[in-house]
Amino acid sequence: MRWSQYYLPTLKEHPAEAEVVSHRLLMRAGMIRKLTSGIYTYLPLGLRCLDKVARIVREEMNRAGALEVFMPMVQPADLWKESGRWEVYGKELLRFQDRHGRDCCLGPTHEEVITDLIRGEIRSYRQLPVNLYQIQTKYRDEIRPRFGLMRGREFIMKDAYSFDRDDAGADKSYRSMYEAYMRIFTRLGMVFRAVEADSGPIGGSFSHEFMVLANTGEDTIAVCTACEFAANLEKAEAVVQGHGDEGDCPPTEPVATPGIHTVEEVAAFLGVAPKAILKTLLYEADGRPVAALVRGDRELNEIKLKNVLNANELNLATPEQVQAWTGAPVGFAGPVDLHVDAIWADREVGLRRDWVVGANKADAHLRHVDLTRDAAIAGYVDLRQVTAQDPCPRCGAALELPKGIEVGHVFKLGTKYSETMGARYLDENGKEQLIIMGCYGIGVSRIMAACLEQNHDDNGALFPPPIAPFQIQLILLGGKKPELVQQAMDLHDRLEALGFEVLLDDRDERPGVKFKDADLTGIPGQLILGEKGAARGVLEAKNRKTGERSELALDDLENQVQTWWKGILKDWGLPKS
RNA sequence: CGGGAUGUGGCUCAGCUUGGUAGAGCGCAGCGUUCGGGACGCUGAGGCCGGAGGUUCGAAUCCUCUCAUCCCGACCA
Repeated sequence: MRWSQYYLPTLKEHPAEAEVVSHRLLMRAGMIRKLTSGIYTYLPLGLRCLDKVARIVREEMNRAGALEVFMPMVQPADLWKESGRWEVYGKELLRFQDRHGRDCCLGPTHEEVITDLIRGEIRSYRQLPVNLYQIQTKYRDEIRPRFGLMRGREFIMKDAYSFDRDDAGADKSYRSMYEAYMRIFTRLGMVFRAVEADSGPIGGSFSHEFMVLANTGEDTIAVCTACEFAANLEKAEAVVQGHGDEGDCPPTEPVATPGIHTVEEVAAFLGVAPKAILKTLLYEADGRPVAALVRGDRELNEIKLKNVLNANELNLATPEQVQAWTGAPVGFAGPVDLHVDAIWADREVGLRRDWVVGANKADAHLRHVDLTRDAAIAGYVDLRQVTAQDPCPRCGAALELPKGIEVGHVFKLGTKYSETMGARYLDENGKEQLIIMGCYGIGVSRIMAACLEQNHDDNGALFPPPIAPFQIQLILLGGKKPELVQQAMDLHDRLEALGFEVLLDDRDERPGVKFKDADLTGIPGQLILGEKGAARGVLEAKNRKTGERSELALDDLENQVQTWWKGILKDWGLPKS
């Protein structure tokens, strides 16, 4: 491809709207343009990259035995009412009516549609298992779209759905998808981790997320430095360390703590350690007041609390609610004589006998509170956030807490949808059974963003070769000389004959402009044809990732380019392909 | 939905406090010089200053409303 014939508008300056590096680079490198908040057009260069990601995903899905379909984006409300999600899904589901006044929505995901499809066709165990997938534009009316392609409203996603006759089959499907995902992200050339995840409101028994490691990631994950353990922070279990206190707690004693409400203030005021203070957090869970207790130096993990309560909705109590439930302003809540539906405590809280707690009275706390004696605790469960100081729950070694970007998610759904929507089959005995489902998503467009968050430098993008829009950028300098232009065209053709995708920068621009643009677009291999080099019979080669420069002899180009390219793949930690 | 900010040529922004003929740099078009890391000179095109209402002799500038975008938070298969 010749740049002069291509549509590749690069930007010299940072677009004001782009905050994160991937968004900036996608804009500057002429890959995407915004239409409106969270909705983007893919320009030719961006589309090439997107297509490459999609192709790898497609190849591995096919290899795993999944079959591609293409489902509608507009979906009838009836299906969603049937699954029960019309009420549950919330504002993220963009609803509208057609001209007949029928309720519709734009598909944020396709469980309903696929289940509807399957239940119409699958009658017998002989037809199972089935695994269907699609690569589609999804729409989610995000509260706050941000970071360009990272969290858009319209985005491109691969979603696969598996249908099995029993749990063993479903587990096998799950494993097969898990392995396909491992191959996909490896092939994409990204540094990633598969982590255990919370299965969330979509339900189901277990799930893994695939996280691309990047400092700018929105999620934190817990990774063991020794064993294979890796989990989303919202799922990672906090190990209880140490032994329970011996002996009795002295009688409870009120203390005045005027204007002192944070744990740090109370600790300093009373001269005790934060870990001796009990943090009492009030929540509204599906409309009922509940309290959660964690040690003063710990953070509560709301997902864990939500799961313990089996709640659909969990919100931190407002100051008004706190006042109403405790009779005190925020900062003085405690478990003694607290009138809420239930008080749950973190397991670690069970170790201590003698606590400082809020008195449920303004400007007052209680000393020497023994929860077994002075409060009614519903249970001691894992509620707190894991920290980098915690040991691995699997092997006890040290944990790391890197940031990640979720690019894939595999779920075992079980019978959630087959039950509500009646997807059944007849087994060998002619008995009706529910189909066991799994669902497996990959954020195709998000991968582009995640890739750049992980791979860039001050000069621009660094695309891993497998998803780079072109593999080689051939930079022609001194492009006014007809014979040099001709030579560049010949080179372009020779390289393409070797199977490389080549972008020839034949624009009438100064060298500096071309170098800058080449670095910006991040095409992994740069070849420079200049007058001086041409006279000596050499091409200058630059590895975009390492910056390493070398020279290739024009009369032995075919061999030397291959060797050079293998070196680039090696620098990316990729097998030669 | 709460908090904060911003809307001025294609892009990045100044001008607004203290109302008085719409600016710069980049980009774009033409000419010339230049040509290995975002060149230079000259000439030129391009703007209902987000929109509506108001105050005023006069509004990009002041007031009210509205829309849009961005950031923080809640939310997120």
